[in-house]
Amino acid sequence: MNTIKKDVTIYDIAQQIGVSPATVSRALNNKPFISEKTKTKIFKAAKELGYRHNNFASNLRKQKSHTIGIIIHELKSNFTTLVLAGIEKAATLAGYDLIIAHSSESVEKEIANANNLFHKRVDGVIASLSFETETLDHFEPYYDKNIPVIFFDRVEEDSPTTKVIIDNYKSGYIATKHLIDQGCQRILLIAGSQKRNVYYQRYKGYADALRDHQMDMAKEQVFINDLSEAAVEKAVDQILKMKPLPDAAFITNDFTAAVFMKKIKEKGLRIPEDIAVVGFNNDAISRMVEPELTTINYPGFQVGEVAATHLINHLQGKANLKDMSTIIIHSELIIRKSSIKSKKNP
Amino acid sequence: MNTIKKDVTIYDIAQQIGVSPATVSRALNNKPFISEKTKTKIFKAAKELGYRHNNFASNLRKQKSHTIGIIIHELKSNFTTLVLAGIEKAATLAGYDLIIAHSSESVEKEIANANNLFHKRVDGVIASLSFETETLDHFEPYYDKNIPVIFFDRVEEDSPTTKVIIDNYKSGYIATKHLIDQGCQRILLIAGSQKRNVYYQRYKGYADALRDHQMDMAKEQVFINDLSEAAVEKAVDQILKMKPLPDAAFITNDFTAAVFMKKIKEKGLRIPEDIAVVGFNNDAISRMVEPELTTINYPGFQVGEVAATHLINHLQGKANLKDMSTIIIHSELIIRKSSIKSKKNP
DNA sequence: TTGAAAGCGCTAACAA
DNA sequence: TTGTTAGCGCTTTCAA
Repeated sequence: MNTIKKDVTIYDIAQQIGVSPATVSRALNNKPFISEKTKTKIFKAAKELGYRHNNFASNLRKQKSHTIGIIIHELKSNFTTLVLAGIEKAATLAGYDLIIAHSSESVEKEIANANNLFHKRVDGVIASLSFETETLDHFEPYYDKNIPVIFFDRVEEDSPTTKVIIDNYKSGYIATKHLIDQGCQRILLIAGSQKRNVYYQRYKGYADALRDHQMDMAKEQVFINDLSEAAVEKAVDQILKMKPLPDAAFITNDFTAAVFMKKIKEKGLRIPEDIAVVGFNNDAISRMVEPELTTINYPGFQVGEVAATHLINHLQGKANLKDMSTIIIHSELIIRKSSIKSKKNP
Repeated sequence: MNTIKKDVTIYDIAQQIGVSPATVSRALNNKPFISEKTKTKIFKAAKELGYRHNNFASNLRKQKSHTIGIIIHELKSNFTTLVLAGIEKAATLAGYDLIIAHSSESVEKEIANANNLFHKRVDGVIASLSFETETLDHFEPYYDKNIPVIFFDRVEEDSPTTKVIIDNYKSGYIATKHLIDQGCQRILLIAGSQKRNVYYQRYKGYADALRDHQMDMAKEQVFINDLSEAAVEKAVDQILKMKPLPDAAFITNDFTAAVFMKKIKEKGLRIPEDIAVVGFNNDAISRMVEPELTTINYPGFQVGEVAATHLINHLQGKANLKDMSTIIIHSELIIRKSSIKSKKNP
């Protein structure tokens, strides 16, 4: 239990069965031009001796890390977790390791993470930008060295980068239109920083839906904040003072929507009768609240899987990222009770 | 933008300023016996040339990976996320990388993960066992090579391993006692696999609290299942047929408790009047449900931080894991509205 | 305080 | 189909 054995190398295997280390390496890596017989012998010996492949030596020699770096803004969200699970599935399948770095929504940390992963020599990066990020300068070193970077969710729309996103504009539009179809007249929007494409596009979709239905978009109907619990609380205080009261709210994040619902119910308002609510993401919480929350399904797992698969295909030369600079994942409205005003029009 | 520059090595730096690579290595690693002057020159040159430390070469040479492996049963839980954040904080601080592997509650996958991380040559492991796991045989290779393993949350209690846990027995006891103090007479328990210490200890605490207060623990009051939504649904169906109906439920997981609350409210029962509910974990969802859920605060972040810190201290020779085989993190009851029956006895 | 030299384990170009 | 050999970039022992 306490004798530390020396590690077994391909030299040990080679010696054991009387071939060269090169042959062992080739066999173990399933390279062509090895006789089945030697191969079997090598695998058998490897197993017997308890051989472990040494990634460091291999990586050093091959100048590849076989590692993908992930830069995200927050670990603690349902959506992020799903994306990570999707990335992990694709990466594991292809034998890539992951290094996960998160910025807690701070640019400085995001920059530090980008540098750090660069120094760790990741083969590629999958990233979603922080609330604060304004430029992509910190990804320059990657481009200089031809290390591929794929962005997802929070991206820089106008940049010539590869991105995996949903159609946030359309999602915002259909969410709002759904509320209009329910007969709502005064529809609030609560959204995050307009610097970020996701919130800006959802806002635009909302605004255009209103305009297309000849509805006013009063300034005070739109709340832009950090979507935190405190921010919602503040917004609710303001909303309750509005006359007439709004009759619907489109809140671009399910957790925030859940907080909102809780607060306004505490104030004695009914959902959906007084205020209909639509969220965004289809997080687990959307089915836990009462009434169940109408929301936009944002398939995070698929986003992660697609991003990772494309990155890996690129790394393996099976595809080129430049051939496909924006990938749109399908999103859709899921109608639940929180937004259904009329019986006939579900 | 597309010219790939050759990587800068310590040889380049050495040549640049006319010293040997050994000196450069020593300077960059802050080893003693280097004149301040040379050191400054070396750091300056390193920066100018855009030097990146090569972990692979360094790891290969030092026979250390500077990586910690994490084996968990599920990524998609609030608690796990907190633990990971805690581990990440401690690891980042000490310059360790993480590899995260999850088993989706399957033993086979857990074994595969253990083997995989072993082959990746992690310096140490932090693990929480799957629902199904019955032996620790798959960690044998680690012990054989003196690679430290720390377990948290779901551990093998009788094994001579280092663990970071809370007092699940006490937590189960105080949760149940709280319900008894509220005047509840027929208290249900919904818990997970009794193979796992966490659920078994919570069960024991529950049972002992009942016994200490001269209360019966009828067989049908105890539901052992996988805590899934489907399992709760089934349990609720059975519960509604009970006569008399139970007046309280201790559910050893907040998400499950939230599902339970939703289902019984749909059936027209009131919380806490008809059935008082206590959950476990203090997940974010516990404050989102209505009424807010009384629960046991299980400080996941701290668990992760403590586990990682101890592991790293051990790796760095600052402490020895053998000196401290079980670390108990403080947990406590948080009383909210879901369990308060009487006005005078909050 | 610095340098020379060996070697960590693997892969790949070249030769056989 | 297999072997020989060099070298990836770093750290460390020994010597100066």
